[in-house]
Amino acid sequence: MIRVLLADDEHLIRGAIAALLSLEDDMEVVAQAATGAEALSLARALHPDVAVLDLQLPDLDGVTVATTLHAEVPTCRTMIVTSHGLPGHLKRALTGGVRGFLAKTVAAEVLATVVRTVHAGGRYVDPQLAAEAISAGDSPLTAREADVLRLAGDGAPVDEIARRAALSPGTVRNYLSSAVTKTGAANRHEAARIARGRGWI
Amino acid sequence: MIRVLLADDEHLIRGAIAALLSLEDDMEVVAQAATGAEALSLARALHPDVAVLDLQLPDLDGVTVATTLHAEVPTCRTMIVTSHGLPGHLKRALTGGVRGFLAKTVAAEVLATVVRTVHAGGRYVDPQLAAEAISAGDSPLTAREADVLRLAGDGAPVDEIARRAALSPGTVRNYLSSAVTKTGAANRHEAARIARGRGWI
DNA sequence: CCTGCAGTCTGACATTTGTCACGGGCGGGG
DNA sequence: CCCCGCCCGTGACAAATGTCAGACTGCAGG
Repeated sequence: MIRVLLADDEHLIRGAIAALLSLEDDMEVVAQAATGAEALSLARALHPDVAVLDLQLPDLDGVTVATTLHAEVPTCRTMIVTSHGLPGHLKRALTGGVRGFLAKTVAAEVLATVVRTVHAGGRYVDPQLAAEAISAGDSPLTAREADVLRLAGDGAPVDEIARRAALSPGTVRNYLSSAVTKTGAANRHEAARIARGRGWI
Repeated sequence: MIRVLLADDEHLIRGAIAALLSLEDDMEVVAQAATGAEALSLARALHPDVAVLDLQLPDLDGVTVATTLHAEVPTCRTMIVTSHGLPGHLKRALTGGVRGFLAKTVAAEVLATVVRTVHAGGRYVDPQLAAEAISAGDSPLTAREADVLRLAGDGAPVDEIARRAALSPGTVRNYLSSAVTKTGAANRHEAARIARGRGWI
């Protein structure tokens, strides 16, 4: 019997996936979490065999949870399920010890199969996401550029960003300009969109 | 037996919800669609009792599908399920004949209950979404302002917007300025985010 | 009729932004 | 050591953007 922990912030989805997995007779959902913190404490208490984590959770993101889990509860294999395929996260996930990574667009039957594969010590990465990750390549942004671009993401003016990053406005503009060039965008807002789409911020 | 049509672009979620509903012994999922067009043609062919539609579909959005369905297949009750509660869509949905509207954050058990309620001719709107819709109020944007703001949404420069809306750049700036004031934003990008969040564009 | 009002549109002006050139400090490899 | 890349800053210029006053339309009410 494979003991599964499920983490997803959307209650309905979580319940639906639990129902789906419960149809398989070699696995049972032993815990459900709505947040990253909750997932961690449940995993510590119950030592499930496999943790199925949504990429976006209200507090920590799925990859962070997986990395922590990998260190603290090594018997628990982790896998990530996501709506939006973000190549950057895939890479982070794999280096963090995640063994399965798939998009929510895959057929329902695949999920149970992957849970079994992961439980048996195998790995599975959605081929399409893998292809995107490879073609997208690594982030060309430096740490600072990524920081500033992240802050620019919600449309804040330069002064605001400068204050929040504790930088001079001129420096902020330089970083943004550099980020815009590297992403091939026309302005910082588009650059932020592109970088987000690639998982660079 | 309640015959249900399910539309959601994410295959895994669709399958999971189908599994969930199939656990109820008074309902069966007779069709699954990944796009709005597919949902429409399946509904025309099969005349399901209830259509459960995701708000965001690749082609048409869920509300549009529901409105069409309401006109063409009046025996089919419709309900919307959504990840992001957008007050504007709720209003559009209700005037379009949708009888159920709920967020994916609700508990799994609620879904089946609402399907039954809707099938019986009742209505159900997620209380939280309803509250948000009321507090958010109507869109203060004029038709033109909304158009322009929509075009500005993906970070296009003013000239681009002007060409696409067949307006002078000056006029575009004026509309944007007005929209920025009305949304209380600091610039058009933030205004676009706010308006999108409220379902105004 | 004409007054007021809301929506649409435009051009002129001030501010913000993107871009470029430049300089100094810090740390890791060749 | 010396070079290179990253970090942080300045100043100046050009382009994009935000803001304002105002003109024209159609429409509702006195």
